[in-house]
Amino acid sequence: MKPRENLDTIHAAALEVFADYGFKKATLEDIAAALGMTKANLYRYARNKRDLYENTVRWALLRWQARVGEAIAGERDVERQFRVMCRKAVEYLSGDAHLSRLLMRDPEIFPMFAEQDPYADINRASMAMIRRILERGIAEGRFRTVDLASVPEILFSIYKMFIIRMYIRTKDRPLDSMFAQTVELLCRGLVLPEPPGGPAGEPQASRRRP
Amino acid sequence: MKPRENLDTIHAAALEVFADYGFKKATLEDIAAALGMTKANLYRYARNKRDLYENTVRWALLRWQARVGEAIAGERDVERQFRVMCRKAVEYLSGDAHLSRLLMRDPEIFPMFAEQDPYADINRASMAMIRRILERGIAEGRFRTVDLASVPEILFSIYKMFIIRMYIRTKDRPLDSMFAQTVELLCRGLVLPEPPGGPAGEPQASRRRP
DNA sequence: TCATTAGTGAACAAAATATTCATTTGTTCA
DNA sequence: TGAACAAATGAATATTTTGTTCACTAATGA
Repeated sequence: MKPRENLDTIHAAALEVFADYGFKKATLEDIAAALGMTKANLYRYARNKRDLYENTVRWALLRWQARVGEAIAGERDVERQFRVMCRKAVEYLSGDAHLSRLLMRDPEIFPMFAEQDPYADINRASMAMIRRILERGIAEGRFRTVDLASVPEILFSIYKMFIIRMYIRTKDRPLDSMFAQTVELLCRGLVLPEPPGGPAGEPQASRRRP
Repeated sequence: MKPRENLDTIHAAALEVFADYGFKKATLEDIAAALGMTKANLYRYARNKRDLYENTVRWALLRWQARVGEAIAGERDVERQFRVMCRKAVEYLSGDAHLSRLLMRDPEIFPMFAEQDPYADINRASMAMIRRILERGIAEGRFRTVDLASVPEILFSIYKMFIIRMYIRTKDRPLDSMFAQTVELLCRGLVLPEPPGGPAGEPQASRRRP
Protein backbone atom coordinates (compact mmCIF):
# COMPACT_ATOMS: atom_id res chain seq x y z
CA MET A 1 0.00 0.00 0.00
CA LYS A 2 1.16 3.48 -0.75
CA PRO A 3 2.05 5.02 2.59
CA ARG A 4 0.08 8.19 3.22
CA GLU A 5 2.52 11.03 3.81
CA ASN A 6 0.71 12.77 6.62
CA LEU A 7 -2.52 13.79 8.18
CA ASP A 8 -2.98 16.76 5.88
CA THR A 9 -4.70 14.76 3.19
CA ILE A 10 -7.20 13.31 5.63
CA HIS A 11 -7.90 16.63 7.26
CA ALA A 12 -8.34 18.36 3.94
CA ALA A 13 -10.86 15.79 2.79
CA ALA A 14 -12.67 15.76 6.10
CA LEU A 15 -12.85 19.54 6.09
CA GLU A 16 -14.53 19.52 2.72
CA VAL A 17 -17.07 16.86 3.61
CA PHE A 18 -17.88 18.35 7.00
CA ALA A 19 -18.25 21.75 5.36
CA ASP A 20 -20.60 20.27 2.79
CA TYR A 21 -22.91 18.44 5.16
CA GLY A 22 -22.21 19.55 8.70
CA PHE A 23 -21.14 17.25 11.48
CA LYS A 24 -24.32 15.26 11.77
CA LYS A 25 -25.05 14.57 8.12
CA ALA A 26 -21.47 13.94 7.11
CA THR A 27 -20.63 10.25 7.41
CA LEU A 28 -17.29 8.60 7.80
CA GLU A 29 -17.98 6.76 4.61
CA ASP A 30 -18.34 10.06 2.76
CA ILE A 31 -14.92 11.09 3.97
CA ALA A 32 -13.37 7.72 3.32
CA ALA A 33 -14.83 7.67 -0.17
CA ALA A 34 -13.40 11.11 -0.87
CA LEU A 35 -10.02 9.73 0.13
CA GLY A 36 -10.44 6.50 -1.78
CA MET A 37 -10.22 4.28 1.25
CA THR A 38 -12.51 2.53 3.71
CA LYS A 39 -13.93 4.09 6.80
CA ALA A 40 -12.26 1.59 9.09
CA ASN A 41 -8.92 3.06 8.19
CA LEU A 42 -9.94 6.47 9.46
CA TYR A 43 -9.71 5.13 12.97
CA ARG A 44 -5.98 5.05 12.60
CA TYR A 45 -6.02 8.85 12.48
CA ALA A 46 -8.72 9.74 15.00
CA ARG A 47 -10.36 7.98 17.89
CA ASN A 48 -13.87 8.63 16.68
CA LYS A 49 -15.99 10.86 14.49
CA ARG A 50 -16.15 13.73 16.95
CA ASP A 51 -12.39 13.58 17.30
CA LEU A 52 -11.84 13.66 13.59
CA TYR A 53 -14.08 16.68 13.41
CA GLU A 54 -12.32 18.61 16.12
CA ASN A 55 -8.89 17.71 14.82
CA THR A 56 -9.94 18.89 11.41
CA VAL A 57 -11.24 22.24 12.60
CA ARG A 58 -8.16 22.65 14.72
CA TRP A 59 -5.95 21.90 11.75
CA ALA A 60 -7.78 24.39 9.58
CA LEU A 61 -7.72 27.12 12.22
CA LEU A 62 -4.03 26.64 12.82
CA ARG A 63 -3.33 26.92 9.11
CA TRP A 64 -5.33 30.12 9.02
CA GLN A 65 -3.43 31.46 11.97
CA ALA A 66 -0.10 30.60 10.43
CA ARG A 67 -0.96 32.44 7.24
CA VAL A 68 -1.88 35.57 9.12
CA GLY A 69 1.33 35.27 11.06
CA GLU A 70 3.35 35.11 7.85
CA ALA A 71 1.48 38.06 6.42
CA ILE A 72 2.40 40.36 9.30
CA ALA A 73 5.94 39.06 9.68
CA GLY A 74 7.18 41.33 6.93
CA GLU A 75 5.62 44.52 8.27
CA ARG A 76 7.98 46.89 10.05
CA ASP A 77 5.53 49.53 11.24
CA VAL A 78 3.24 48.48 14.10
CA GLU A 79 0.24 50.37 12.86
CA ARG A 80 0.51 48.75 9.46
CA GLN A 81 1.08 45.45 11.20
CA PHE A 82 -2.13 45.86 13.11
CA ARG A 83 -4.09 46.80 10.01
CA VAL A 84 -2.68 43.93 7.98
CA MET A 85 -3.47 41.54 10.80
CA CYS A 86 -7.12 42.58 10.84
CA ARG A 87 -7.47 42.55 7.08
CA LYS A 88 -5.71 39.25 6.45
CA ALA A 89 -7.47 37.49 9.30
CA VAL A 90 -10.84 38.17 7.75
CA GLU A 91 -9.62 37.69 4.20
CA TYR A 92 -8.18 34.25 4.78
CA LEU A 93 -11.05 33.19 6.98
CA SER A 94 -13.62 34.00 4.34
CA GLY A 95 -11.31 33.12 1.49
CA ASP A 96 -10.88 29.51 2.53
CA ALA A 97 -14.18 28.29 1.21
CA HIS A 98 -14.27 25.09 3.22
CA LEU A 99 -13.24 26.55 6.54
CA SER A 100 -15.70 29.40 6.30
CA ARG A 101 -18.53 27.14 5.25
CA LEU A 102 -17.75 24.83 8.11
CA LEU A 103 -17.73 27.60 10.66
CA MET A 104 -21.02 28.90 9.36
CA ARG A 105 -22.68 25.53 9.19
CA ASP A 106 -22.25 24.35 12.73
CA PRO A 107 -22.64 27.58 14.61
CA GLU A 108 -22.70 25.90 17.97
CA ILE A 109 -19.01 25.14 17.60
CA PHE A 110 -17.95 28.52 16.32
CA PRO A 111 -14.92 29.61 18.34
CA MET A 112 -15.62 32.20 21.00
CA PHE A 113 -19.34 31.68 20.70
CA ALA A 114 -19.67 28.14 21.96
CA GLU A 115 -20.60 27.59 25.59
CA GLN A 116 -17.28 25.99 26.20
CA ASP A 117 -14.97 26.54 23.30
CA PRO A 118 -13.05 23.42 22.25
CA TYR A 119 -10.65 25.63 20.37
CA ALA A 120 -9.90 27.97 23.23
CA ASP A 121 -6.19 27.22 22.92
CA ILE A 122 -6.14 28.35 19.32
CA ASN A 123 -7.96 31.52 20.16
CA ARG A 124 -5.47 32.05 22.92
CA ALA A 125 -2.69 31.85 20.36
CA SER A 126 -4.46 34.40 18.20
CA MET A 127 -4.87 36.66 21.19
CA ALA A 128 -1.21 36.27 22.01
CA MET A 129 -0.38 37.50 18.54
CA ILE A 130 -2.65 40.50 18.96
CA ARG A 131 -1.23 41.22 22.38
CA ARG A 132 2.30 41.15 21.00
CA ILE A 133 1.38 43.78 18.45
CA LEU A 134 -0.26 45.96 21.06
CA GLU A 135 2.66 45.67 23.43
CA ARG A 136 5.10 46.57 20.72
CA GLY A 137 2.98 49.52 19.64
CA ILE A 138 2.83 50.78 23.19
CA ALA A 139 6.54 50.25 23.73
CA GLU A 140 7.35 52.19 20.59
CA GLY A 141 5.10 55.01 21.71
CA ARG A 142 2.86 54.62 18.71
CA PHE A 143 -0.18 53.25 20.53
CA ARG A 144 -2.09 54.54 23.48
CA THR A 145 -1.53 52.66 26.71
CA VAL A 146 -4.57 50.47 26.29
CA ASP A 147 -5.70 47.84 28.73
CA LEU A 148 -4.50 44.52 27.39
CA ALA A 149 -7.74 43.01 28.60
CA SER A 150 -9.28 44.42 25.44
CA VAL A 151 -7.40 41.90 23.32
CA PRO A 152 -10.25 39.37 23.22
CA GLU A 153 -12.56 42.11 22.03
CA ILE A 154 -10.35 42.77 19.06
CA LEU A 155 -10.40 39.11 18.12
CA PHE A 156 -14.13 39.20 18.60
CA SER A 157 -14.38 42.12 16.18
CA ILE A 158 -12.49 40.16 13.61
CA TYR A 159 -14.86 37.24 13.90
CA LYS A 160 -17.77 39.61 13.71
CA MET A 161 -16.47 41.12 10.49
CA PHE A 162 -16.05 37.66 9.09
CA ILE A 163 -19.61 36.68 9.91
CA ILE A 164 -21.05 39.82 8.40
CA ARG A 165 -18.96 39.33 5.32
CA MET A 166 -20.18 35.77 4.95
CA TYR A 167 -23.84 36.49 5.41
CA ILE A 168 -24.02 39.43 3.06
CA ARG A 169 -21.72 37.92 0.47
CA THR A 170 -24.51 37.31 -2.00
CA LYS A 171 -25.55 40.94 -2.22
CA ASP A 172 -22.97 43.18 -3.85
CA ARG A 173 -22.72 45.57 -0.95
CA PRO A 174 -19.64 47.73 -0.54
CA LEU A 175 -18.50 45.35 2.14
CA ASP A 176 -14.85 46.15 1.98
CA SER A 177 -15.51 49.77 2.75
CA MET A 178 -17.64 48.77 5.72
CA PHE A 179 -14.87 46.46 6.77
CA ALA A 180 -12.23 49.16 6.37
CA GLN A 181 -14.36 51.42 8.52
CA THR A 182 -14.33 48.88 11.34
CA VAL A 183 -10.58 48.57 11.16
CA GLU A 184 -10.37 52.35 11.12
CA LEU A 185 -12.44 52.53 14.28
CA LEU A 186 -10.23 50.02 16.01
CA CYS A 187 -7.16 51.96 14.97
CA ARG A 188 -8.56 55.27 16.12
CA GLY A 189 -8.81 53.85 19.60
CA LEU A 190 -5.27 52.61 19.44
CA VAL A 191 -2.97 54.85 17.48
CA LEU A 192 -1.73 58.03 19.11
CA PRO A 193 -2.80 61.29 17.43
CA GLU A 194 0.52 62.24 15.90
CA PRO A 195 3.93 60.75 16.59
CA PRO A 196 5.95 63.76 17.87
CA GLY A 197 9.30 63.31 16.17
CA GLY A 198 8.70 60.18 14.07
CA PRO A 199 9.50 56.95 15.95
CA ALA A 200 11.39 53.76 15.03
CA GLY A 201 9.54 52.78 11.85
CA GLU A 202 9.44 55.02 8.79
CA PRO A 203 6.41 57.30 8.98
CA GLN A 204 3.44 55.33 7.65
CA ALA A 205 0.54 56.89 5.87
CA SER A 206 -2.20 56.59 8.48
CA ARG A 207 -5.30 58.18 7.04
CA ARG A 208 -7.08 59.80 9.94
CA ARG A 209 -9.72 62.47 9.87
CA PRO A 210 -9.06 65.77 11.71
CA MET B 1 -55.69 22.64 13.73
CA LYS B 2 -55.28 25.45 11.26
CA PRO B 3 -56.14 24.02 7.87
CA ARG B 4 -53.20 24.31 5.49
CA GLU B 5 -54.21 26.31 2.44
CA ASN B 6 -52.51 24.27 -0.25
CA LEU B 7 -49.52 22.24 -1.29
CA ASP B 8 -47.39 25.27 -2.06
CA THR B 9 -46.14 25.61 1.48
CA ILE B 10 -45.09 22.00 1.65
CA HIS B 11 -43.38 22.10 -1.71
CA ALA B 12 -41.57 25.31 -0.90
CA ALA B 13 -40.21 23.87 2.33
CA ALA B 14 -39.31 20.57 0.72
CA LEU B 15 -37.54 22.38 -2.10
CA GLU B 16 -35.38 24.23 0.35
CA VAL B 17 -34.45 21.18 2.39
CA PHE B 18 -33.80 18.99 -0.63
CA ALA B 19 -31.69 21.76 -2.11
CA ASP B 20 -29.72 22.02 1.09
CA TYR B 21 -28.95 18.36 1.57
CA GLY B 22 -29.79 16.47 -1.59
CA PHE B 23 -32.31 13.68 -1.80
CA LYS B 24 -30.43 11.15 0.25
CA LYS B 25 -29.32 13.30 3.16
CA ALA B 26 -32.56 15.24 3.45
CA THR B 27 -34.92 13.55 5.88
CA LEU B 28 -38.65 13.82 6.16
CA GLU B 29 -38.13 15.10 9.65
CA ASP B 30 -36.04 17.97 8.34
CA ILE B 31 -38.87 18.96 6.05
CA ALA B 32 -41.53 18.43 8.68
CA ALA B 33 -39.54 20.49 11.17
CA ALA B 34 -39.22 23.30 8.65
CA LEU B 35 -42.99 23.24 8.31
CA GLY B 36 -43.57 22.95 12.02
CA MET B 37 -45.34 19.63 11.83
CA THR B 38 -44.57 15.95 12.20
CA LYS B 39 -43.29 13.78 9.42
CA ALA B 40 -46.28 11.48 9.57
CA ASN B 41 -48.43 14.27 8.25
CA LEU B 42 -46.34 14.57 5.11
CA TYR B 43 -47.84 11.30 3.94
CA ARG B 44 -51.10 13.10 3.43
CA TYR B 45 -49.44 15.03 0.61
CA ALA B 46 -47.20 12.45 -1.00
CA ARG B 47 -47.09 8.69 -1.08
CA ASN B 48 -43.45 8.48 -0.04
CA LYS B 49 -40.20 10.38 0.08
CA ARG B 50 -39.33 9.86 -3.59
CA ASP B 51 -42.79 11.06 -4.53
CA LEU B 52 -42.47 14.17 -2.43
CA TYR B 53 -39.17 14.85 -4.12
CA GLU B 54 -40.46 14.48 -7.63
CA ASN B 55 -43.61 16.45 -6.92
CA THR B 56 -41.46 19.21 -5.49
CA VAL B 57 -39.14 19.39 -8.48
CA ARG B 58 -42.12 19.27 -10.78
CA TRP B 59 -43.78 22.08 -8.88
CA ALA B 60 -40.64 24.21 -9.03
CA LEU B 61 -40.07 23.56 -12.72
CA LEU B 62 -43.66 24.41 -13.55
CA ARG B 63 -43.41 27.67 -11.65
CA TRP B 64 -40.26 28.46 -13.55
CA GLN B 65 -41.97 27.69 -16.83
CA ALA B 66 -44.94 29.84 -15.95
CA ARG B 67 -42.73 32.81 -15.19
CA VAL B 68 -40.96 32.53 -18.50
CA GLY B 69 -44.34 32.28 -20.19
CA GLU B 70 -45.49 35.49 -18.53
CA ALA B 71 -42.29 37.25 -19.48
CA ILE B 72 -42.70 36.59 -23.18
CA ALA B 73 -46.44 37.16 -23.23
CA GLY B 74 -45.97 40.90 -23.53
CA GLU B 75 -43.49 40.79 -26.39
CA ARG B 76 -44.90 41.61 -29.82
CA ASP B 77 -41.88 40.97 -32.00
CA VAL B 78 -40.91 37.31 -32.45
CA GLU B 79 -37.20 37.93 -32.44
CA ARG B 80 -37.44 39.80 -29.17
CA GLN B 81 -39.73 37.10 -27.88
CA PHE B 82 -37.12 34.49 -28.64
CA ARG B 83 -34.36 36.50 -27.00
CA VAL B 84 -36.42 37.21 -23.91
CA MET B 85 -37.36 33.56 -23.66
CA CYS B 86 -33.71 32.51 -23.65
CA ARG B 87 -32.64 35.19 -21.24
CA LYS B 88 -35.47 34.78 -18.75
CA ALA B 89 -35.27 31.01 -18.80
CA VAL B 90 -31.69 31.09 -17.59
CA GLU B 91 -32.24 34.05 -15.32
CA TYR B 92 -35.11 32.52 -13.41
CA LEU B 93 -33.49 29.13 -13.35
CA SER B 94 -30.34 30.45 -11.73
CA GLY B 95 -32.15 33.18 -9.85
CA ASP B 96 -34.32 30.84 -7.84
CA ALA B 97 -31.65 29.87 -5.39
CA HIS B 98 -33.35 26.72 -4.20
CA LEU B 99 -34.31 25.34 -7.58
CA SER B 100 -30.87 25.88 -9.02
CA ARG B 101 -29.12 24.38 -6.04
CA LEU B 102 -31.42 21.41 -6.20
CA LEU B 103 -30.77 20.81 -9.87
CA MET B 104 -27.04 21.06 -9.31
CA ARG B 105 -26.99 18.84 -6.29
CA ASP B 106 -28.62 15.75 -7.65
CA PRO B 107 -27.26 15.70 -11.16
CA GLU B 108 -28.64 12.30 -11.91
CA ILE B 109 -32.11 13.72 -11.95
CA PHE B 110 -31.35 16.80 -13.96
CA PRO B 111 -33.94 17.06 -16.70
CA MET B 112 -32.75 16.01 -20.14
CA PHE B 113 -29.64 14.42 -18.71
CA ALA B 114 -31.15 11.60 -16.71
CA GLU B 115 -31.31 8.17 -18.31
CA GLN B 116 -35.04 8.30 -18.21
CA ASP B 117 -36.23 11.76 -17.41
CA PRO B 118 -39.03 11.82 -14.83
CA TYR B 119 -39.81 15.36 -15.91
CA ALA B 120 -40.07 14.65 -19.62
CA ASP B 121 -43.58 16.07 -19.70
CA ILE B 122 -42.41 19.40 -18.36
CA ASN B 123 -39.60 19.56 -20.86
CA ARG B 124 -42.13 18.77 -23.52
CA ALA B 125 -44.16 21.78 -22.42
CA SER B 126 -41.06 23.95 -22.61
CA MET B 127 -40.34 22.63 -26.06
CA ALA B 128 -43.90 23.35 -27.11
CA MET B 129 -43.38 26.96 -26.08
CA ILE B 130 -40.19 27.16 -28.09
CA ARG B 131 -41.84 25.54 -31.05
CA ARG B 132 -44.70 28.05 -30.94
CA ILE B 133 -42.21 30.89 -31.14
CA LEU B 134 -40.37 29.30 -34.03
CA GLU B 135 -43.55 28.60 -35.93
CA ARG B 136 -44.74 32.13 -35.49
CA GLY B 137 -41.38 33.50 -36.57
CA ILE B 138 -41.43 31.38 -39.69
CA ALA B 139 -45.02 32.26 -40.46
CA GLU B 140 -44.26 35.95 -40.18
CA GLY B 141 -41.29 35.55 -42.47
CA ARG B 142 -38.88 36.70 -39.81
CA PHE B 143 -37.17 33.37 -39.21
CA ARG B 144 -35.53 30.96 -41.57
CA THR B 145 -37.49 27.80 -42.26
CA VAL B 146 -35.68 25.74 -39.65
CA ASP B 147 -36.32 22.11 -38.92
CA LEU B 148 -38.58 21.98 -35.90
CA ALA B 149 -36.64 18.93 -34.77
CA SER B 150 -34.01 21.37 -33.55
CA VAL B 151 -36.31 22.54 -30.79
CA PRO B 152 -34.88 20.16 -28.17
CA GLU B 153 -31.43 21.42 -28.96
CA ILE B 154 -32.46 24.96 -28.14
CA LEU B 155 -33.81 23.85 -24.79
CA PHE B 156 -30.58 21.95 -24.30
CA SER B 157 -28.61 25.13 -24.97
CA ILE B 158 -30.60 26.93 -22.34
CA TYR B 159 -29.84 24.26 -19.76
CA LYS B 160 -26.21 24.36 -20.79
CA MET B 161 -26.04 28.09 -20.26
CA PHE B 162 -27.61 27.64 -16.87
CA ILE B 163 -25.11 25.02 -15.84
CA ILE B 164 -22.16 27.09 -16.92
CA ARG B 165 -23.57 30.09 -15.14
CA MET B 166 -23.98 28.10 -11.96
CA TYR B 167 -20.56 26.55 -11.93
CA ILE B 168 -18.65 29.74 -12.62
CA ARG B 169 -20.84 31.90 -10.42
CA THR B 170 -18.20 32.30 -7.74
CA LYS B 171 -15.64 33.86 -10.05
CA ASP B 172 -16.59 37.25 -11.36
CA ARG B 173 -16.31 36.36 -15.01
CA PRO B 174 -18.13 38.40 -17.62
CA LEU B 175 -20.72 35.68 -17.77
CA ASP B 176 -23.54 37.74 -19.10
CA SER B 177 -21.55 38.67 -22.16
CA MET B 178 -20.73 35.02 -22.75
CA PHE B 179 -24.37 34.27 -22.29
CA ALA B 180 -25.42 37.01 -24.69
CA GLN B 181 -23.02 35.59 -27.23
CA THR B 182 -24.73 32.23 -27.07
CA VAL B 183 -28.13 33.78 -27.59
CA GLU B 184 -26.66 35.76 -30.44
CA LEU B 185 -25.42 32.58 -32.06
CA LEU B 186 -28.80 30.96 -31.71
CA CYS B 187 -30.44 33.99 -33.22
CA ARG B 188 -28.02 34.18 -36.10
CA GLY B 189 -29.12 30.73 -37.12
CA LEU B 190 -32.75 31.74 -36.88
CA VAL B 191 -33.40 35.28 -37.91
CA LEU B 192 -33.45 36.16 -41.60
CA PRO B 193 -30.74 38.60 -42.72
CA GLU B 194 -32.93 41.63 -43.31
CA PRO B 195 -36.71 41.82 -43.40
CA PRO B 196 -37.41 43.24 -46.92
CA GLY B 197 -40.20 45.73 -46.23
CA GLY B 198 -40.55 45.50 -42.44
CA PRO B 199 -43.06 42.90 -41.25
CA ALA B 200 -45.91 42.87 -38.71
CA GLY B 201 -44.07 43.96 -35.58
CA GLU B 202 -42.37 47.35 -35.32
CA PRO B 203 -38.72 47.10 -36.43
CA GLN B 204 -36.75 45.81 -33.47
CA ALA B 205 -33.14 46.65 -32.77
CA SER B 206 -31.40 43.38 -33.58
CA ARG B 207 -27.70 43.96 -33.08
CA ARG B 208 -25.98 41.80 -35.66
CA ARG B 209 -22.40 42.09 -36.85
CA PRO B 210 -21.73 42.78 -40.58
C1' DT C 1 14.10 -11.60 6.94
C1' DC C 2 11.46 -9.14 10.34
C1' DA C 3 9.27 -5.18 12.13
C1' DT C 4 6.36 -1.53 11.10
C1' DT C 5 2.97 1.02 8.91
C1' DA C 6 -1.21 1.37 5.87
C1' DG C 7 -5.18 -0.55 4.70
C1' DT C 8 -9.20 -3.97 4.26
C1' DG C 9 -13.58 -6.86 4.94
C1' DA C 10 -16.68 -8.61 7.70
C1' DA C 11 -19.36 -8.26 11.79
C1' DC C 12 -22.27 -5.85 15.13
C1' DA C 13 -24.72 -2.87 18.23
C1' DA C 14 -26.87 1.38 18.28
C1' DA C 15 -29.05 5.04 16.04
C1' DA C 16 -31.65 7.02 12.28
C1' DT C 17 -35.28 6.89 9.15
C1' DA C 18 -39.23 5.78 6.12
C1' DT C 19 -43.65 4.19 6.67
C1' DT C 20 -48.17 2.77 8.94
C1' DC C 21 -52.14 3.43 11.80
C1' DA C 22 -55.21 4.26 15.52
C1' DT C 23 -56.34 8.40 17.81
C1' DT C 24 -56.82 13.35 18.77
C1' DT C 25 -57.72 18.04 17.53
C1' DG C 26 -59.69 21.52 15.13
C1' DT C 27 -63.20 23.27 11.41
C1' DT C 28 -67.54 23.41 8.94
C1' DC C 29 -72.14 23.52 8.48
C1' DA C 30 -76.77 21.26 9.03
C1' DT D 1 -75.42 21.54 19.52
C1' DG D 2 -73.28 17.76 17.23
C1' DA D 3 -72.30 14.96 13.26
C1' DA D 4 -69.06 14.84 9.39
C1' DC D 5 -64.78 15.92 7.80
C1' DA D 6 -59.99 17.38 7.37
C1' DA D 7 -55.50 18.15 9.54
C1' DA D 8 -52.26 16.61 12.43
C1' DT D 9 -50.22 13.73 15.94
C1' DG D 10 -47.81 9.92 18.89
C1' DA D 11 -46.43 5.81 19.08
C1' DA D 12 -45.02 1.58 16.96
C1' DT D 13 -42.49 -1.01 13.36
C1' DA D 14 -39.50 -2.63 9.83
C1' DT D 15 -35.55 -1.47 7.43
C1' DT D 16 -31.23 1.04 6.57
C1' DT D 17 -27.42 3.69 8.04
C1' DT D 18 -23.68 4.35 10.49
C1' DG D 19 -20.07 4.41 14.06
C1' DT D 20 -16.96 1.27 15.88
C1' DT D 21 -14.20 -2.99 16.56
C1' DC D 22 -11.11 -6.58 15.25
C1' DA D 23 -8.75 -10.16 13.09
C1' DC D 24 -6.33 -10.19 8.96
C1' DT D 25 -3.75 -8.82 4.49
C1' DA D 26 -0.56 -5.84 1.76
C1' DA D 27 3.16 -2.80 1.23
C1' DT D 28 7.49 -0.51 2.90
C1' DG D 29 11.96 -0.03 4.89
C1' DA D 30 16.09 -1.63 7.13
